[in-house]
Amino acid sequence: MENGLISVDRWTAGSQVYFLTHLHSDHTQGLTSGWARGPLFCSRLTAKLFPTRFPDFDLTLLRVLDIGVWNSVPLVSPSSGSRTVARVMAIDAHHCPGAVMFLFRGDFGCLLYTGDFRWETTGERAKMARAMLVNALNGRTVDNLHLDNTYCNPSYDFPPREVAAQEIVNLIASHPKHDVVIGIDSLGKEDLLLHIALSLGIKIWVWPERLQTMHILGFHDTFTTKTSLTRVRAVPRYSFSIETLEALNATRPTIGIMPSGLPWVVRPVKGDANLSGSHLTARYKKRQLSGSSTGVEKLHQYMYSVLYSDHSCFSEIQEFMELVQPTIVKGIVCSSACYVEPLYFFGRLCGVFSVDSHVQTKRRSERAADVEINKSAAESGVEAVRKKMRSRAYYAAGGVKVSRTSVLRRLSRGAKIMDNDSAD
DNA sequence: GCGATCAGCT
DNA sequence: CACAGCTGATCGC
Repeated sequence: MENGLISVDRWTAGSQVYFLTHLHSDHTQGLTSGWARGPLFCSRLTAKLFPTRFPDFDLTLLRVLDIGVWNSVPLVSPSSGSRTVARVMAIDAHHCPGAVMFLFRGDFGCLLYTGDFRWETTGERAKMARAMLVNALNGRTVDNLHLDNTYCNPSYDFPPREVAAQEIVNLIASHPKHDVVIGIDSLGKEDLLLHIALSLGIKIWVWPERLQTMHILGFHDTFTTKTSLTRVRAVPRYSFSIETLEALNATRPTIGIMPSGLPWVVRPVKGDANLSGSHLTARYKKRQLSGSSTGVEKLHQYMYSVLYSDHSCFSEIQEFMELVQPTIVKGIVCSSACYVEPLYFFGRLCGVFSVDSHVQTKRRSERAADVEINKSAAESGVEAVRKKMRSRAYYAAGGVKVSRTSVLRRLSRGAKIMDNDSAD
């Protein structure tokens, strides 16, 4: 199969143009400061943040795409030499600063690559992104969808980030004498920290590199690297464990907060005979939907987990699927905890079932794609899917290639298996 | 010695 | 089992 002319979040040779959805490292694997394979399209904010990740990168290779505007990308077919033009629009993915999805139109039809995204139904930004996508689609549907399927399972249900953020504010306010540490990554969760700072009228400590990032993002007063100025500190998540929290409590009363779409549990450290040590492990746990239930869970004497996610929950993915009505869909996350081929749940919304995927066989580094824009290849891809769809075994499996054990595992976790499992 | 890749861990 | 990301070992240059 001919290499795609366009790569999204993929940095191997063979494409004429490259697109980056956002700067999280699992989307930049293979991208280095010395990279020079061709023009790299990204959002304005991602371009601004670029030097923080790739200090010596040749910035003249960057092509900024403004949000919500169609751009033309001229391409030359490597086989025939004929010229063609693809059009592309960047749309706010509401995932982390600079994150966008890319909507492509061309000979190959209409292709949407979501990157990582959060499709909330409330809030101004979410409504704007929705309106922008609806406007760009202009009544048409998406032929080919590459979907952030991180939480593509009905088991995953969490509130909008505004709600989760307020719960975190309440939690901090109910511990007025405590220091607070919050685990974050190198990009993302800024809105949460701003909400905390604004609501409580305080500054928030961050580590020096993170302060630089905050300044690039335009937050000049809220964050500080002076510990004496605040009791709330945002720390790198990897440096943050029950043990560090216990050590901190030897000096000052301190609580820890883990914002995440995955609930956490506390586990003893392997090989620790004394069982004194412990660490955090993400694990799916069925939550009670009682009225008193919130996204806040006390994991430990000092540690709280809060369901705050920069990825869409299941119902949001469902909303999104109903809007774009893709003909073909492929998950970009191939090894999440509960990987399910997206059409396992959404098959009835789509014209064709999913192209074959690598269920639970690929690592997360595979979250990227050559976008196949060769027309005949795209058509033969559709034909291949249709052919596969005609096979009895495929229908019998409900359109999903998963092992029996994996189905049982999902059942044992309480996931709802929809009743079109064997029918239709 | 340096970058790329991977194992291991959180 | 891990949202995303760190550290350290190893390998080829």
